[in-house]
This record gives sequence, C-alpha cells and structure tokens, in this order.
Amino acid sequence: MTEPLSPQYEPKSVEAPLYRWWLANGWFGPRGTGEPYVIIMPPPNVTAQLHMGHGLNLSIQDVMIRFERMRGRDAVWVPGTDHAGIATQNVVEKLLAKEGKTRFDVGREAFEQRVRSYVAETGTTILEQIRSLGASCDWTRTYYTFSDELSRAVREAFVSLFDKGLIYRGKYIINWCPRCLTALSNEEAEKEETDGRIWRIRYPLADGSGDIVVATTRPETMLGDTAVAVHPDDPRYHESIGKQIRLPLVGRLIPIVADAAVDADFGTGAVKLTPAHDPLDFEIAKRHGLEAIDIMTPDARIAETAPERFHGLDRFVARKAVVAELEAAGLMVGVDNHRHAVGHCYRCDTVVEPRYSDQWFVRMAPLAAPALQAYRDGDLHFVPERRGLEYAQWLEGIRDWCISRQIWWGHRIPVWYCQSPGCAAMTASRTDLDRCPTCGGTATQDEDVLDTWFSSQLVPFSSLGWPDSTADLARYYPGHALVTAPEILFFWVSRMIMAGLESRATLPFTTIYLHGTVRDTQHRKMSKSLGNGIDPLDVVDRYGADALRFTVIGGLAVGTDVILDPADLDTSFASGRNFANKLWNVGRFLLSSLDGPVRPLAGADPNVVTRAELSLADRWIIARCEATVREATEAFEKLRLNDAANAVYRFLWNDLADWYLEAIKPRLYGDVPGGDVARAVAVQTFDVALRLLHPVMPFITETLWKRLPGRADDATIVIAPWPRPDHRAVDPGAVDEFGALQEIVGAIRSIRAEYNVQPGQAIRASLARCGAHVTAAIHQQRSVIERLAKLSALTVTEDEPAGADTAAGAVLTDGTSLTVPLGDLVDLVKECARLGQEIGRLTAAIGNQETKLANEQFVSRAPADVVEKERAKLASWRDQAAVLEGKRGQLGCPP
RNA sequence: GGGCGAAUAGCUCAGUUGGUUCAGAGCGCCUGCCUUACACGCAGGAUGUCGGGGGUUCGAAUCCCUCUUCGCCCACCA
Repeated sequence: MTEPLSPQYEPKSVEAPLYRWWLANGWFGPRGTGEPYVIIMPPPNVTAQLHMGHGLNLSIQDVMIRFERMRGRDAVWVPGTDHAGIATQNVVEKLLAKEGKTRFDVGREAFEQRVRSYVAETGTTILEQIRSLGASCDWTRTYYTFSDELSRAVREAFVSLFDKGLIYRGKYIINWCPRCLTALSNEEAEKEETDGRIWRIRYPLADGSGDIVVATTRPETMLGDTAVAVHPDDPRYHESIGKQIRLPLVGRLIPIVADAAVDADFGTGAVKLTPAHDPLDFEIAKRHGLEAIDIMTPDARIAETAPERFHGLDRFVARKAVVAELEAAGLMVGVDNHRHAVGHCYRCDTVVEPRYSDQWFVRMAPLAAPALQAYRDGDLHFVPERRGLEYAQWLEGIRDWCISRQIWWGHRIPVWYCQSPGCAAMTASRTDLDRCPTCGGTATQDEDVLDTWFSSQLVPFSSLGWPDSTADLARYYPGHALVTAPEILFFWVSRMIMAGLESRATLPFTTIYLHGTVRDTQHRKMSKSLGNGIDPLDVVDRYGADALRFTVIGGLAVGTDVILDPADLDTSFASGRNFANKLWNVGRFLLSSLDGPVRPLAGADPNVVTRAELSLADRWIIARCEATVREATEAFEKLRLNDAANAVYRFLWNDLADWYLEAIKPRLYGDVPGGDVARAVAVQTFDVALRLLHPVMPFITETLWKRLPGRADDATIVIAPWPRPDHRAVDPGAVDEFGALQEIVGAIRSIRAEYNVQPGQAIRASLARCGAHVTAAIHQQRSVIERLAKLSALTVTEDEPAGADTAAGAVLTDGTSLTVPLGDLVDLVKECARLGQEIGRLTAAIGNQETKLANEQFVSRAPADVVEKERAKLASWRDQAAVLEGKRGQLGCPP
C-alpha cells in the first residue's frame, strides 16, 4: 500500500483487491450494535446479466447503506436472487428448443432438474457482477426465492392465507399467454395502446324478422358466441329482447338479452357475448345463466368446439377466415380503425388471450385495506412523493390476484386433492401429503406452481428466517428503505407491504425510493433487442466502478430518468471518470507534500494547531468544508443523492483543488512559513471530503484515505465515522474576505486574458478604495494573490493611483478599484469601450433600481429588510459606476 | 376514458418557503496555455423572450387559469 501513485488513476488495479479486503474483514456484515438500518435488495433474476438498470439501482442502494453505516447504524443490505418462474423457464425452454425438444418431450421432473442445474451454473454470475460495482452487501445473508428455506416460508404464507379464507380456487376469465401457456395476473398482462380495427357484423334474427348489428374487435370469437346483449332501455332494440339469433358461420341459436352493463352509446349498442373469452361477456353471461363455450386451445388455436373448418387455425388466421366468410355471406356491415388497449405478456410480449379457466386467487380487498390505511396515515414515505398516489390508486381499485401458473418452474401449489370418489377433499398443507387427511385415500398435489411474486413478496422477512422466530428476524425486521424501479411498484412493492402487514403486522419498510429508467439519447429504454444497451461491466472495466457510480448518482435528479449515450461511453461517463482522476491527483499531490507527522487540528495535544496560527485561506477552506459537511449530510438524509455528490464535487474541485491547494503551494514548498499549518488543514479537510464522498465513490476514497498520515494498517473508511458539523468551523467573515480575494484574482485574470498577456509574464496591479477588512485580508494574503494572478507587485492605496493612463481597470462588487498597468499592451480605444460597456450595464440596472425604489407600493409593502437590501444594491452600483467613470477620465476617453 | 407529472443554455438537468445563490451546473462549444498533482488538466469566454397567452402581486422561472407539446400510471366501451 505504499508504492508511488501513478499520475493517472487506474481503477482496475485498485478495485478488485480492495473489495476482497473489505470482504475478508467482514465490514459489510452487521455490527450487531447500533440502531439497525436494513435494505432488502430487489432480487435480480437468477439468470440475469447485469445491465445499467441494475447499475443505477445498486449504486443508489449502496450509497444509502454506506452513508448509514458510517453514521453508526447497524447497516445491513440483504442481497438475493429470484428464481423468476416464467422468465427462467423460458430461458431453459429456448435451450431445449436448440436440441429440437420441448419441455413436454423431457417431462416435468427431468425439466425441473434441467432448470436446477442450469441455475446452479449461472446463478452466481449476477452476484459476482454486483460485487464489481462495489456493493457492500451482507453476503452471509444472500437469499434465493426458491431455496429450501424460502420455499418453507412460501408454504407457510400460502396455508395461512388459505386457512383464513383469503386464498380460493375458481373458474374465471383470466389473462392467458398462449406462448408461455400459463395464466397471468392482471399486472403481468401489460396494456399497450394499439391501432386495431372494429368490425360491424350483421346477426340475423332466427324468425327472419330482421337482424341486429354487433361490433367487435375480435371477430374470431364469434365462434364462441352464446348471446347478444343490449341495454334494457335502448329503444332501438326493445322489440328484439328475448328473440333468438341464428349465429352466422355456426348456425347455433342464441338469445338476445338485456343487461345494464352494455353501453348503448358505443359501437352499435349491441354486444356479441363470448363468455369464455371476454371478462365483461363472462359477467353478463353469469347473470343470465348463459353457457360459456371455450373455442380456443391453450396455444390460441381454434378448438373442436367450433365448426370443423376452423379447427387448428391460429387465432389471427382464424380472424381473417371469419371476416372473409362473413364478407362472402354479405354479413359484414363495415370496419373502422379503432385504437384500444391490448394486453401483452410481460415476459414474451405475446398478445394475451382472455380465457375461462380454473385458477387460484388471493382475495385482495382485506389485504389492501391496511396497506392503503398505512399510506393515508403517512406511514409510507415515497420518493418521489407522487408515486404514492399511484400506489393508493392501485390499492383502491384492487382486484383479486391470480397466483396459479401452468408452468413447471416454481413453488408447487401446496394443495392436495383426495382421489377417493366419495371424498374429494382439498387440503392445503405445510408438509407433503400422500394420504388424504379426511379419508385416508390417495392424495395428489395440484399441478400448478405459484406466481414468482408470491415468493418475492415475502423476502423482507423470509430472508431473515421467517416463519421461525429467529434473532435476525427480531433485530432486522422491519427494514427501512426499499429502492427499485417504478415498474414493479405493484408487482412487488405493494405486495410486500401487504404481506408484511398480514404476516408480521408491520410495514416491511417505510421509505420507498423509486428511481428512473436508464435510457439512450433518443430516450428509448435500453434493451437487448434494440442493441442500445450499455454493459456496466464494460464501463467498470474502462473507467472504474467509482466513475460509473458518480456519473449516475451525480446526474440523478429525484425521480427522473438517466440518459446515457451507448455510442459514446467516453462522453457519457466523462464526469465520473474526470472527477475520479481529479481526486486521485489531489490525493497524489497532497500525499507527496507530506513528510513527517502532520499536526492535528483539534484535541488536547499540545502540538495542536491553534486558531491563531490559521491564515485567511486556512479559515476559508475549513469554513467551506464545514458548509459541505452540512450540505452533503442533509442532502443524503433527504435522499437527494445528486445534490450530496455534487456538493462534495464542488468542494473538492472548485474550492480545495482550484483555490486552496494553489494558495498554499508556497507554504508547502517552504518558500514562506506556515507549511505545517497548511498541511494540517489540507489533510483534515481532504479527510472529511473523502468520508463525505465515500458512499458514492467507495474505492478511490478508501485508497486515498488509507494513505493519509497516521492510519493503521487495518483502518478502513468503510466504517469511519461520518463527519459531524462543528460550529467552531463556521466563519462567514473568512468566506466573505476570501471571496473578495477570489474576485480580485478573477478580475486580474480576466484583464490578462483580454489583453493577451503571456501566461508566464508577471505584471503589476494596484487596488484602491478597499474596505478595512478586505485591506487587511489583502495584506495578509498578498503572496497568495500575487501567485494566483501572476503578479510581480500588488500595491494597495487609499485613492486611485496616479499615472494610470495606460492601465486596464475594473471595479469589484464592493467598490474596490482595480488598476492593471499594462503599458503598450493596453489598447486605449478598446479599454474605453470596455469600461463604457460596463458602465452602460450598470446605468441600466441603476435606472431600473431607481424606478423600483421610487415605487411607493414597493417601499411600503415589501418587507423592510428587502427594501434595505435593494437600497444598498443601488448605492453599490452607483459607487461602481462612479469608479469606472473615474477610470475613463484618467484614460482620457471620449464621453 | 380517469389520474399524475414535465416543458429553463446545443444536450442532460438543478433552481427546496415568490425578493443576493435568480437566471445556474455538468457535458459540448470558442480563445490562450504541455505553469514541477492532474491536458481525464489550467485560465478566460459565448450562449436563454425560463413552452405560448392571460391573471394574482410592490415583485413571478417560482402561485392561479388557459392553450400547445411531451411523458408516466391506471382502465372489461365490445
């Protein structure tokens, strides 16, 4: 750890060994003391590869957990993976497809085995990738939603809900994915606005007395029609109610029924009813005792319940065939374009088919009520706040949750059916059953598995040992924050809240941070299929994890998306990469200037640096450091992570590096006295800044911090104490006075640039009309100003210096007059114009200000302090303008 | 169809309670510099009807109304 530092930061050589060192020392684990602070990681799919969404999500969580850890909390970040039922099954099915097989060819048990071994191989990949970002998880608690332990929790939750009557089985219209061959929950059927068509079809009355025209967006479903419905009060159809229709193409006789659910104003006001394939139709049919004819096979082909010529046709092929036949029969009245929302499978994007089938459901209303109440009571803190409204609205309109899936990869539903004809008992059980507990007959388990989200909703407590009463559970439940993308607010976050309230009678967390999405420059979501993704591992490899983290955190306004350019990583991650390098060089410079022990700044040590020894620059950087501590701490607390990161950035770059280090170089080099004090101040403020930055850039801060003087070999910034505000460091006088010096230096630099003074050429400058404090400051920091503005001499006079007829000049905001004699370099015409322009600007401002202050309304109604400030402003501007006029006079400028 | 939000520099966005952070930052752009920590750098610059219109107010990027344009969530008008 003591080899010389390279001029350019090389994250690759630093990060991996450092992470191993952290792990070896167990600093990410729980301390067991202090108030717990717990974050449960949203489990990535067990087959996932790290993408930028993870990069963003994990960076945020790690910042939060590291911040709280340094503040002394017993910070525990619980990582895990999700078995991801449908998604994982799809992956393995694709592998099988390459061998020309389906899961049905290999059989259920062999398939499950195949998935298990696949997951065993790849399951640790994503966790390894997470480590490369520097995530300070408690790896001893890594969970997996399909482990034996969590499977036991799933059974417990299921049976408990079943026993309370909150889980039931029944035949309803559910969302069916014909590709995945399973039922989906409402949330898993993503509605997408789609341009479609709506056809108007003539249905003839059986008695030949006329016809009725129905409208439909899915003509193929007519093969399963069992009625036509109209509104009972619709005068157009009053006479038709109760009559029979001869269903075209099929020949079946179906009734016309009246139901208030029909909207008379939509379409033709008459709805064809296909109870087996539409939820509204199903509802109406139930009320009228109508039959439901399922005309589709699981893979959405026309089934044998429809006329034979359609058998086996894909639903969209059948649609064309039905339309063609209806047209040929002269029954097609017309077709219109129609934009409507169509459900798509969230895993494979196939159009979802509403399907009548036997499924398991969770009764949600009783679970939703307390979850909604918690929000209304203000017990849930959403970031950004408006997301809470979405949460509440979803709960208000909650519908029962279909939890059974007709796939093979997942927690088998723990329900056994008695095979004895006389018994047929249905038993939910925590343990496997062979025999029916009622009659002792053979019992067989339900074939379906549970929705993946049924298991992941339990992780805030199942990952801590529930249903056993473990010490972990007692200490680390409930947790505190939950950080995730808004897409899974309903899938996961809401359900965790309901599950926590149901199983543990406590909210699983109280802060819900919902971050934006990572997008490309065209604001498209990054995706494999678009090829616009950024591989975080690639970014880490090029620029380091710290650069990635700073870039996303620093650019992350609360609740907004992060825009990155996949085609230009250099530019996308420039801010993080550049800052890391800057920081590296600040550290390199500082460390190289330290020889021997550095005196402490505070404490009882007789060697301590006293306040009297501090120069203005010292007091200023200490005050700025103090302000940064306050600003960053408050921003982290409010989860304004970008504000915190940028506050430290500004301090380190714009204050410490740009001004302070430049100011103390002569002292450090020994050219002027006070080097030991400067070293002490620089080391202390740098130490503080490193700690403030550590949550965002853990690797580089640790690397530099460890090299600061006086560190033991096993010292780590990971658990270093968070800097505390120190009122003794607050020093508005130093901030003002050093600010005046900065303005002076800036003004001289501007003039140098304006007149192309060679960077190496020292020039003279003089100041007049300074205030007492500033005069003192100038005298104390004369060498600093001379150095920073590259001056050969700086004089301070009461009045304007004589012989300034070949000088450039400027006035500072406090009225200080700056004169820079440049001899031949000064272009008099240009200088006159420059001063004139400045005067013009001031004159305009003075005019406005005079009008404002002449306004009786303003003077009488605005608060006195505001009026006073405005008066002072006016006076100051007049003063400045007068100084500039004087300069024009000296130069002999034309009026 | 219901609900919510956004529009500020070329790009991505800050701007928290209406008045000294009030017009800002980063990236990009222009000029000059390889000044013994850093060219992934230093110094100096340019750029805006704060989406349009109306209103409230002594005072509006900030509050209200309206229009326009984008975005998000929800939704069984077939």
